[in-house]
Amino acid sequence: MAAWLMKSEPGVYSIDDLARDRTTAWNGIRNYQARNLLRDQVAVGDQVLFYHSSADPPGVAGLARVARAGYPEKDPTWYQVDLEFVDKFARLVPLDELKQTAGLEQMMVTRKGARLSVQPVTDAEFKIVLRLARGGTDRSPRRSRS
DNA sequence: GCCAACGTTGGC
DNA sequence: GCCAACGTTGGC
Repeated sequence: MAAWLMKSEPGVYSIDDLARDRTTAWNGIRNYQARNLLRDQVAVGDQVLFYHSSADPPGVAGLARVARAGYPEKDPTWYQVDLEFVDKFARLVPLDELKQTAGLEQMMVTRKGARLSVQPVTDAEFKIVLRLARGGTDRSPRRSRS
């Protein structure tokens, strides 16, 4: 099963909107490379890191799942998928932190000029992001109280 | 098919 | 709001 990172501007559609709606058609993507991924690669059940772009700070806000694979928009040049809400992270994992995390150096979103709004995410990267979402920034051992 | 002009994305 | 990094368009 594949994993993806999909971008959304929270001012337009946020993880909270997805939590409320439960499912949504993720559309409006006007880029051929992204279109091809939506049409040919993204499959039902794939996991999705829901990313807030043009936000302060930008970062991964939660988890979604692909509920329907690629199907044409009204203008059939372009494709959309349906997303189903899975989880809102207890804390947003900021882009800045992704950039500083070992193992995410190759992740597309951490690389300069990566504007693609659907990005493939490796299994290892996916797990690391989940760990960050759960564990917070402090990965040093918990100091025991005396 | 080249490439300049223009438009968009998105971090900062 | 700025602008770097792309992507697309269209004249030639």
